[in-house]
Amino acid sequence: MEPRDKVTREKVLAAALTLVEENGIEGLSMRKLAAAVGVEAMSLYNHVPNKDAVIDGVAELVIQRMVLPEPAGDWKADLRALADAFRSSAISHPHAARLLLTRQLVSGGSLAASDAALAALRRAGFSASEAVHALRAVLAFLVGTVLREVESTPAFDGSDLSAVARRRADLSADAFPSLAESAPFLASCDHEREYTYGLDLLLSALESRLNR
Amino acid sequence: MEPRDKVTREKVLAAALTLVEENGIEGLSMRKLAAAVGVEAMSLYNHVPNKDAVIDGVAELVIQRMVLPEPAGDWKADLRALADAFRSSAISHPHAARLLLTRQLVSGGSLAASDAALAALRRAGFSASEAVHALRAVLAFLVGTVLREVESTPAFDGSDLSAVARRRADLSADAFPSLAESAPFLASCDHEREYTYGLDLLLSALESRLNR
DNA sequence: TCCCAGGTACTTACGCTGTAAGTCAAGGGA
DNA sequence: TCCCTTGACTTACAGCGTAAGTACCTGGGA
Repeated sequence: MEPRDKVTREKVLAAALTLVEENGIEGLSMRKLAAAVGVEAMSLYNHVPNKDAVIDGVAELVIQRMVLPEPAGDWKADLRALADAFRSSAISHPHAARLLLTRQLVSGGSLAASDAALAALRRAGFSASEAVHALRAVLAFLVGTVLREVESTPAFDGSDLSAVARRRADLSADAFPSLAESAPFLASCDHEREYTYGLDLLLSALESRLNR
Repeated sequence: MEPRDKVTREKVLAAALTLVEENGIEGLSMRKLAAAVGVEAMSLYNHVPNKDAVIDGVAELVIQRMVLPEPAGDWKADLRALADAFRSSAISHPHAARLLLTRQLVSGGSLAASDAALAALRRAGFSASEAVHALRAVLAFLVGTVLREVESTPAFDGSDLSAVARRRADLSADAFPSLAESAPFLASCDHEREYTYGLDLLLSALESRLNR
């Protein structure tokens, strides 16, 4: 009855995910991962071809944990719900989300979400072709915003402050008047709000394109 | 007259950029970089604090090479020109662009571009506050699209083909009808066109928000 | 002229990385 | 019973970033 603690690919990936979330992507090494599953480094290679596969697996794990919302009929609300789901699952694993956003993976996990988004767009009345364009536009925005959001929480070392201070110094030398003018709004960033703003922009543009 | 070949921070960063473009980011090591400059690894530390600073420097180098377009009066055309300039300079250094897009850097190099974009938005009639939101939305989309574009050119190893084939297999099992329906349009991606489509979407939404 | 201070480059070394290669014990099918 | 697969182990190698110490060369003050 001791096969209970047998190493499996799933256990390796789960351990890798927690390791990444605790120590960042840099903190993931095959030796540390092996130690986390209670084994020597080289034993991992019985379950996983190499480190890159581990990283891909971690990224897929995050996607798979995304819970898809039930379609409600209103295509805009449905797209928004899908985007929300994507964003939430990314934000709940900020370090691993970097992987997901940075590498494009042809993972099976994201297929269901893409299908749901395309279904909503088709229901709205877009052609199969334009639905793809719309999906790609929304997805690009989504990746960009979420990336900014997860990157602006860099395990808070105090270096940010000096950087901001330096930026301010550059601004006060008003070679950049428009920048200086907007400085108070640039200084802080409410990610939730920026996300909503941009998504609204895209959805309303899609809607008016539909009525054209 | 032999100070001609003295090592400088600039030469180090320039060599790092070409190294990154030739071999990818993984191919950049302090030893190889030193060899490229004609020096031993540790000598680099006389000009650069550590490897991270080298990477930041490479990213800034790419931004600095971006040529800003002259403002022409039409705010939409101006924003489009700025976006084009950003995209072009990123695409011309695909590997280094990953760095630029992935890390958020408070570099001085991007200040001029941000200022120009904000100026165009202010000229259009946006408030200083909303101009920032608009800029962030466009920038998020820009980062997302360009990231997808530079990542889909992964020094062409043939593994892409098998991945696409696998995706097709998943599709034919029509658990995802909308996906299957759009499969022919998903199979290929004209990056230029997707970029234009999304940017048009955002700009038209901004315009109608302005007239509201 | 001499001398020396400072900066540049070099050498050595440490601990870490991913992984190729070979060994060995346990368990299940013939 | 034997054998053969499977998974874990050990050893080893080449490469990494960089801390620490050393040697040289060059320009300026005495």
